[in-house]
Amino acid sequence: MSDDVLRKVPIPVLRRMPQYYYYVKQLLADGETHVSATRVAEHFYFDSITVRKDLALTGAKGKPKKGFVISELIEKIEDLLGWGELDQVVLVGCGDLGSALLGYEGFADYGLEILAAFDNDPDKVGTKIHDKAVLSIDKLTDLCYRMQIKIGIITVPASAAQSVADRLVSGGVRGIWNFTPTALKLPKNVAVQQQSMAGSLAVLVKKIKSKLDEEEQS
Amino acid sequence: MSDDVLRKVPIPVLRRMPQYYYYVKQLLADGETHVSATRVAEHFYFDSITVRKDLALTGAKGKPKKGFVISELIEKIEDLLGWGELDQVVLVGCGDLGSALLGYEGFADYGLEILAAFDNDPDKVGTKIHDKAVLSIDKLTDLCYRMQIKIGIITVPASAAQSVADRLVSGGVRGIWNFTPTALKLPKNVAVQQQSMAGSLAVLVKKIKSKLDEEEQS
DNA sequence: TAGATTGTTAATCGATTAACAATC
DNA sequence: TAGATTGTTAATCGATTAACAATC
Repeated sequence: MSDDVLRKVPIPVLRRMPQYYYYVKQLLADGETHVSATRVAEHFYFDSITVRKDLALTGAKGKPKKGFVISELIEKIEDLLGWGELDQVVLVGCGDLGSALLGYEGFADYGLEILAAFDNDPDKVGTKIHDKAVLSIDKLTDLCYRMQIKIGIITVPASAAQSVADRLVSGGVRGIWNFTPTALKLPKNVAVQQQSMAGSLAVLVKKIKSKLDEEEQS
Repeated sequence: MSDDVLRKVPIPVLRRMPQYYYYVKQLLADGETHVSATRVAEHFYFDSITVRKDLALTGAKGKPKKGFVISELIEKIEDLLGWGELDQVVLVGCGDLGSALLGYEGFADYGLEILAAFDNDPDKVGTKIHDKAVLSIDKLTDLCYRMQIKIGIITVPASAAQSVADRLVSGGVRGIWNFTPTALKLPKNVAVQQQSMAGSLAVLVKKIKSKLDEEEQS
């Protein structure tokens, strides 16, 4: 259908893209029609060349002096990211973090819909959290299979992560968003995204320390 | 004190380091004394050369055939990441995500302590969430200043993020962990870590699509 | 027209991967 | 000793940054 396969998008670009998306959607809501790479760059304190290259990757065409038509840019970003195609997901583990994600409104902005939540706590099963039904974990594999779910979010305790992953895989899931620190053993055809809080924290702490060090020296 | 300043650690390494840390701590708890880079690599399905280089960066010395002494490795990783030095933080915004982070036990493993939480909802102020006191946001700047807090976590709605950041900066905070999609305007000496859920999701969706594409072709 | 901005090619920078000698 | 593993240097790969012509 499209040239998605041919278009090789670097991971750092994928990470920045939703930020652009969120920003230009806001601009559109404010009644603006055009935006330049320069302007986007200034907003995020990014290098303007970086943004120019990133936007070029979407395939949107800009006009010198004017920039990009926002509505076209939004479409192209959605297209590039594949949003609206793999949008129904399940979430397993309705603890604090799971509940938070169930209530996270940002997902709707990004075309993601959590279809159902799962837990093994009988007190939770049958209830609703943020309007999402909580089902027994015994139904996980079957529901994934029947609904053709492609993405599963794991927010259970670390010790249960692998067994949940196995059930998701049995149900035909092709990608797992893993919020636990457990390294999952998965078939080659299943993708995993490791959401490491500690990793982000490590980066932040190091950034701070290097700024503090800079000051000491001067 | 140490050669922290001289040691230039690539960001990808910083992100992997806490994973190693978590794993080798587990091994230690299981009664093991040594671990090789090869073994760590196999556990995470990483390239063994990558792990070898990463571990070398910590400054820990390994012995051929045996590997590294786990207890030494743990110390070196803590040292490299600067954990235990900037460990008291505040969290602003006690919605679902904020509450989840307040209850996240992983932080303790990584030497992070959330000292207090803040919110502007009178119904929440004065209560406790996961044993953390919720204070009025009016006290934010002052408390950061008095307690010499260096890191603030922002989990408020996107529209309030900038004003919260301003208060944190006034209180002397040097790093902000921003869970909102708002691009924050900050002084040059304040570090920011953008925690973009959407960015991670974008990476996962792309990984899945490329795996699906691979199959189609064969 | 003049100037801002795009699109693209080239140069730099940094991280990953490869190769191999040293060593326990 | 033999073989696994470290430590380090070199080669490759990929992303960022720079430069500049094209164009509205």
